[in-house]
Amino acid sequence: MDEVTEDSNISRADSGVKASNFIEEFINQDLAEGKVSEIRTRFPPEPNGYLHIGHAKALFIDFSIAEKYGGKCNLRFDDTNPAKEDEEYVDAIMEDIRWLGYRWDKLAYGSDYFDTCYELAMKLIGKGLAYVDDLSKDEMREYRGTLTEPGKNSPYRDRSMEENLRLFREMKEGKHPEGSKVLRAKIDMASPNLNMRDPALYRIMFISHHQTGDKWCIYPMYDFAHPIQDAIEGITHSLCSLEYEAHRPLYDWVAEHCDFDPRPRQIEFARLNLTNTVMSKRYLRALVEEGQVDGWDDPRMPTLCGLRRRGYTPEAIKDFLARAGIAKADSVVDAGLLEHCLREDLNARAKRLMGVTRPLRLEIENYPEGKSETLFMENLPGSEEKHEISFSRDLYIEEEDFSEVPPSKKYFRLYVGGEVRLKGAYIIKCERVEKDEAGNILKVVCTYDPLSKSGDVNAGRKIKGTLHWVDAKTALPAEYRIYGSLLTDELEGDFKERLNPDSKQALKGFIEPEIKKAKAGEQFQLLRKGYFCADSRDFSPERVVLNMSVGLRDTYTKQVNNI
RNA sequence: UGGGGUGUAGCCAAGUGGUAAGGCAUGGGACUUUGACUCCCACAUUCGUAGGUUCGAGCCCUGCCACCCCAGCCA
Repeated sequence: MDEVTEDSNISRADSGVKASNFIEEFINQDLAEGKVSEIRTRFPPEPNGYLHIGHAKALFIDFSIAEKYGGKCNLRFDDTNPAKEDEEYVDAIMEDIRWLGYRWDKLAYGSDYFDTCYELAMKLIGKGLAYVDDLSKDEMREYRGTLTEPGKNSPYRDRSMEENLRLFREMKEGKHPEGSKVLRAKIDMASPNLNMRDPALYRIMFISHHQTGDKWCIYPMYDFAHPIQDAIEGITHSLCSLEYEAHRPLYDWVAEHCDFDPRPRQIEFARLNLTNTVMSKRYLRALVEEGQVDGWDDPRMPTLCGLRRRGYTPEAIKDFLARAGIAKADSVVDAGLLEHCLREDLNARAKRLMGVTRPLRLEIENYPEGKSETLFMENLPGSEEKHEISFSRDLYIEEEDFSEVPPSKKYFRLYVGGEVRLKGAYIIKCERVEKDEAGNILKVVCTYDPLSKSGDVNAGRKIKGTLHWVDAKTALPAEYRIYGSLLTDELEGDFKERLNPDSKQALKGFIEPEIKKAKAGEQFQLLRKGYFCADSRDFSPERVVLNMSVGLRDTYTKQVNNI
């Protein structure tokens, strides 16, 4: 027993990698036992939809493990079912992978290996390990048995090798109609693992394939094609989600009987689930097809392109994945963790700009009319880099930052008779409000303290509240229109209401008037208190990028429930 | 109720026989030119459960319970 322990210690030293999850432990083991030397993984999406954050987990695992071991990761489009797949998704998938920052080694399509699959199927037939079955779909189901009862052999199970060879060739040649025949592995109809009860290997489909056109009318099943593809590419570790666990015996069976050596090892991990988030491709597709959302990249979608539009950064997503961990227990990760990761990333590098969503007019009556001065604001807290903002007698502040009478003792915002600091500018005191006949507040009239200018030595007076604001002269009046990555094009109505109520700390940052200048002619007006970030990397006058760490999840969930 | 899996805090998750890491969330405090950020502090006498082995068990053994996956010519 001691020897075993010693061996495993040595193995750890050999791999030079400290395992941080069970997958890496398996890999270390394989390395130590000399089963593999160079690690190669693969990310095998089916091109039938856009990648979502759940796929990002697989991507993260496949790529980061390969990288950790100095190996490579391939990208392979798993396109064995032309009925469900489309070229449309191929480019989108590659774009999303690149956006996350991953670079695959070899790019391939499962269909690249159709010839080999066919040959191997013939080989299996030759070994007496596969046969052509004429049973219908329904009959096959009946013959399969149930969870508790064994299945029974198909009457076609014992056809001669010659007949099977001829029939399978005929299938390929299109001599048999769809559904009339199928190639099956001859394993064990009494196996307690239903996947081993003579699983289908090939089916007839007169559908042209987005890669191979009309070359084929028979297509291999996933269970047959996948191990073959992995083996051909020299994949050492085929990482996939838990639902394939029961398929592993079949995966191994195929690899073994097709005489591959070495053979890839399949390791399963739990897929990602997020609270309040629909991760099923089926539902996501429904949302798109039924027009519940604008498209796969609608900011409310958990797709990578949706998250991207919503302002998520690749770094935040990868950090999130790393923190959520890799294990085998079914779990639902709190979406708050994802948001936290975004906030943390953005907080460190997103340029701070100011803007106002619901403008309330504010006049500084002791500030000279017509005067305007240029102030400077840090791009990041404590940053040397600053940008200019204009200040004058007429400003806008956030409607909700003002209350005639303080609603509570702990109210730090502006009220009649109260003082507050305008971020990056002066301390002001509210003298009175002006209202219309109906009693609506039209304007808040204040005085400012010229000695309190931000940054001045004598500005040391402390004031509890600080408000963001925009210069009425340079700000554009407007509707809710936000440009950029978060709510990209345009957000109708009052977007605030659509935010998750739990997201009170979710958004941060500022939008400032100069952006509006850049968009002169457009109606534009923004921002709720400290809640948005403009990501400096993507910042340009033409493209304001607003990052919000929480999307429109509430709305989103309701829509899904309606399906 | 056949097979395959999984159960550690509100949510994830380390832990590999030596006396329960870490993160998110939450509560409290400090700081603050945005009630943010940041920083401190608190947060499992107990690991689904009942027994057993052991000087010692979250880790080993046995039984039980719960949840997930498999009966596509989907992946």
